[in-house]
Amino acid sequence: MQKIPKATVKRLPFYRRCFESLHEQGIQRILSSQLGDMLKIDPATIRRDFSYIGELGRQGFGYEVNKVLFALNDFLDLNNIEQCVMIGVGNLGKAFLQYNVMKSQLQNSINPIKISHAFDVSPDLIGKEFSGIKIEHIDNLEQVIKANKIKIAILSVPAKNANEIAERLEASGIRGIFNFSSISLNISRSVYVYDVDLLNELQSFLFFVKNKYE
Amino acid sequence: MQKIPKATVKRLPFYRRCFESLHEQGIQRILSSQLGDMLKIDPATIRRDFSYIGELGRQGFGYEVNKVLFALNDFLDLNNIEQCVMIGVGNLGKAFLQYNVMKSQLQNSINPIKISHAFDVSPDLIGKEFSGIKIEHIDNLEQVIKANKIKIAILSVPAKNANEIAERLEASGIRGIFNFSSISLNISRSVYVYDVDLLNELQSFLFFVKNKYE
DNA sequence: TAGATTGTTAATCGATTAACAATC
DNA sequence: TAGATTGTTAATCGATTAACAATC
Repeated sequence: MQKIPKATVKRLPFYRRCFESLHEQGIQRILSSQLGDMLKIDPATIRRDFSYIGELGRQGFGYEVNKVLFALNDFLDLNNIEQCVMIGVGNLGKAFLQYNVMKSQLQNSINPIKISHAFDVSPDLIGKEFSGIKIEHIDNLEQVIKANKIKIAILSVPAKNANEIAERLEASGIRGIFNFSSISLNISRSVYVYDVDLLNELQSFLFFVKNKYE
Repeated sequence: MQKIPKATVKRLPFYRRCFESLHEQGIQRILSSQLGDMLKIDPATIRRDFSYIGELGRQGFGYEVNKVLFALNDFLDLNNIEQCVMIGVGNLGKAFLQYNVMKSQLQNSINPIKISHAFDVSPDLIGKEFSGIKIEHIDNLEQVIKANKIKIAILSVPAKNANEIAERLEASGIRGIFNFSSISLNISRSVYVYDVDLLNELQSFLFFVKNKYE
């Protein structure tokens, strides 16, 4: 199997949600040109992206919504919900904890994870519950991760604490970190780190607006 | 002046923060090779990126931290703080409202915006204050934007409401929308829309981890 | 000057898109 | 079959990186 380009992988969840919406609207068939209009992506790019997953369409006909939706869910492995831990329960952390209960509330959205444990250091938070998760003291981190064999962590702690926590996560067996902490983590390459920095994105966005990009 | 590549613009805020941190640590001089190690970016890419801004370095010497920091702040126009409105004050919205007070609390971070007004429809929120901003009813949206000539909006409302609000924002004179609403907005190309979809990013991230990318 | 590192040219790599043969 | 749209080849575009001349 050939390797799927990163750029394609980043678009797949977007396609998936679009197809879920089409399905809910009762639409059974769609053309790449129609998808292109809806999503503002070139139809050729869409067809190429789909082709990495399989021959999902039919020449002269287009794509059957159900078939593509099923294929995307399967390919992204969204039926196997991944257990994960959250470290740092600020507003961003709370926003993510909400995603835990989202699937039942908002039909038009799949949640690929289940946050099973959340940690913080603030006495105001420890013991409290958000979205059904009781917040624990960070001292329990290693024990919980190992006991539950958890592989994924969402890190939203202040930059100055991030590296220390990241090392503890790695030592506990975590394989992937979704990193909101706005610092480049200094851990081994065997842990996959995905950086999301909203303040940086905001700055780039403002530059694009002020300089009239695109 | 040649146009700066998008990929470069997205890295500039990251460089900027790095230089701010170096400055605070009292480091006065840095090499592209050192930056490359710290940021996990190829030194040639860093030098190329800097070259779009100007001749910031000196051959045989490296980069003077203060000079580069100043140039980045200037280039990104971070000294002119942009007024903006926030629509939808869920946890994600609250996280952003916090950024309003962040610069004074966390030295190691510049906030390029000042959220001057926040809107919601929930009676539980209207009239309440978060991070110094009183939440208003969304009926006031047009009037506030026009009266203050605001050009930037952060949109974090449910997908089903997003397009209606986006149209109202456009009609009120907004030029850029930072869109958290997980739907592709259907407004004219004259408004710059920057999409951030954390659930989509989480799905891509999980795919990368599960399939051992990079 | 000699040594070192930038800034940039040229080469490579990856992503997008045009165009069309394959085929439903 | 005729008409239409996919899947894919080839061309283009944009981003990254290797290599080195310029120069501090």
